[in-house]
Amino acid sequence: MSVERALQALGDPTRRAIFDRLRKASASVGELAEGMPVSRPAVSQHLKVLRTAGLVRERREGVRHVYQVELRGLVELRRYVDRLWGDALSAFERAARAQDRAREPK
Amino acid sequence: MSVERALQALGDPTRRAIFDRLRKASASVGELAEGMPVSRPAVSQHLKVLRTAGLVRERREGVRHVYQVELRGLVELRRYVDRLWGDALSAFERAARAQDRAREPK
DNA sequence: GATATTGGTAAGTGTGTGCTAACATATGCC
DNA sequence: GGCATATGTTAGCACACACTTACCAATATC
Repeated sequence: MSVERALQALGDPTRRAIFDRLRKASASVGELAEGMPVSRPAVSQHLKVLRTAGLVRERREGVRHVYQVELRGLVELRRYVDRLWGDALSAFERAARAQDRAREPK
Repeated sequence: MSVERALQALGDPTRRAIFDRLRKASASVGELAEGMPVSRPAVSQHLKVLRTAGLVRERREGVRHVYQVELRGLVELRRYVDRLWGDALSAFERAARAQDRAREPK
């Protein structure tokens, strides 16, 4: 259910840029905003989306809001993609075997 | 670059439903459309998005267009998420070690 | 307490997008 | 050829959403 949020969150290019920047090092909103092509409020809104997706955490240092990557959302995302991957692989194996059987009927 | 498409494609609930249905078994457009809350053209449009994201393939059986899961998009998606995961883990290890050093200064 | 710094929030706007209905296209069968 | 079946495509519409500007809230510093 939260995978939905994570996928949608990372689907936006700006949000992915913010997230990728946070993967390198945690940063405040202002630090994130400079170097970005969008305004500070826009960054703030994106951070909110990333936060509700469980991809990012906030801690306060005085008046600054420092954001960092959060594992929780990543866990679900990884679990979902791994399941997709495993299922797809086994499905293809089944298909390959079926085709082999078709080629050598007996 | 195509990861962007895959993430955005799977971010939509309807498209995820279609994709999850295709993971169980390949199906034609009409088969996918019944049981879905949206019209057949809508399904067709979603399939186009999934196709350009490399998540789905089409083969024709007479007049029917049968869709099935495609590995290509899944490979990129998995690679991206794995990288996120690995980087996040090592970052947290570094942070933990740094905190340990801070606790025992010498 | 006044002022400055840092961020979140609200209102408004333009573009993207998911949907439907109507039409166009392609294959199969008579 | 003509009709039926199955699907893609187009036009139009409503809504979501990313963005900016203006404003509000909280903490730090004097």
